[in-house]
Amino acid sequence: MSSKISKAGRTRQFIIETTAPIINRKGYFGTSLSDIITATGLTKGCIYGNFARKDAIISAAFEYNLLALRTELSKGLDDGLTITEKLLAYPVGYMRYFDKLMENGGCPIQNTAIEADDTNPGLRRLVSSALEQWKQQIMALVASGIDTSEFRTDTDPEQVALTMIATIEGAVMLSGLSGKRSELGLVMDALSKLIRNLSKNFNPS
Amino acid sequence: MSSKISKAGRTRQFIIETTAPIINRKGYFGTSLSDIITATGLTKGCIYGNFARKDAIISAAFEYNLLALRTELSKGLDDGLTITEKLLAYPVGYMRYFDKLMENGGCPIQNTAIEADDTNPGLRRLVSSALEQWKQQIMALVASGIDTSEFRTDTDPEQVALTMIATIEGAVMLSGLSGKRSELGLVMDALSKLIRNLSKNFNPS
DNA sequence: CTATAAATAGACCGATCGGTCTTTAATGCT
DNA sequence: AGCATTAAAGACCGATCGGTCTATTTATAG
Repeated sequence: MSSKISKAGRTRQFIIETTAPIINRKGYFGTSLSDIITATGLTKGCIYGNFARKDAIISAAFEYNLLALRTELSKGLDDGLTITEKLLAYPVGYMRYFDKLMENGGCPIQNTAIEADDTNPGLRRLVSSALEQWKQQIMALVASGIDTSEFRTDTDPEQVALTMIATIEGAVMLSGLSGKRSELGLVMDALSKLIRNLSKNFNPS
Repeated sequence: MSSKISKAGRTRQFIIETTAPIINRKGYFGTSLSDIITATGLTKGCIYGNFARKDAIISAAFEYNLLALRTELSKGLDDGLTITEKLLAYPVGYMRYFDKLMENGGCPIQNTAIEADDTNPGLRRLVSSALEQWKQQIMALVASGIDTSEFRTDTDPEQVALTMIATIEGAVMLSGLSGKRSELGLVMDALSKLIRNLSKNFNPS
């Protein structure tokens, strides 16, 4: 046995990796079987030998894109000493990953959230769960920042988490549409300021 | 002549109004001709008698949804006496319009921005233009706020405009997916605070 | 090397896609 | 009322959709 992974397993992975950017770009309805066939150079029989339905390919591609995004973002998370620095890893990470993201059709979270919300319950659950986990992750960070007195006690972890995610996703959308990286930069700067203002030694109005 | 608008004009409008929520919900690829036929109760011949291509219906529906959104948001804009109050009309307006927006499949700007950016150049131009106009509108408000010394002179109009739009659109996405109106509320509160902090009598860190 | 199982190829299916065209019905003008 | 025009109906078109099934090839175990 030359490999631990079966031939089918490798083909399956090949299909996912090859089609993930296409599916992210063209969407669920926009990507046809023939798109997948053309991109992979495989045949219909082979595709359906590895995936039961088109849905399964789409879901797998989303999870692949999501994993890539998470992997990239988690890079900066551990570097920060303070909670403030850890939170800053998100805007910084999105700035760093932006070009790659655009090459592959944008942020998979928002692409999927917006297309699947009214049409594909399974995919909707996947992206809902991803966003919820992200939210909880930020909330935990903020809560610990309050505990260690790095942040003011009147800080609302949920509000901070949602505002961060909303701002990032909104900015990626704007910047993706206009093609101007600078727009993402401006908004991420504003967000970074907001994060730094969570510190105790800051007195609002 | 019983009406200034021809029969065809009224039918055309009927098609747009009837299909606009569906198109906003299911998207460009997701909405088929038969969806449109079923929703309107009309026939294919009638549809194509009033629109040259499917694209034309989609574009018209987007512009219809966009007009409705703008009309709703412009309500609060004139009420504000200060620039701060005028800017606050955006988060307030989105809160007020949120339920209606969700009934009709979400915010047409983000729905269209995300689906059309890689697939439909014509639609992409429409939504790009809409976002650019919104941005310019906010920038003009902020600039005048700086002129009248309501805002600090180091305020960046473009940064404020982009951050506001990004935050609002991101929050609508999150809230639309989770179905929790409260999430939009939390983020809009944070945004309102940010807007109020543009005033001169505020000294950061 | 051979037998068996797994993976791929591709013809084929009915349904539906967006779009056209001719016929029929409704409307508007005098 | 009657005629000209415009709008709507729906049969029809080729292409493509997602999906199935069988034949063939390829990989693997003994």
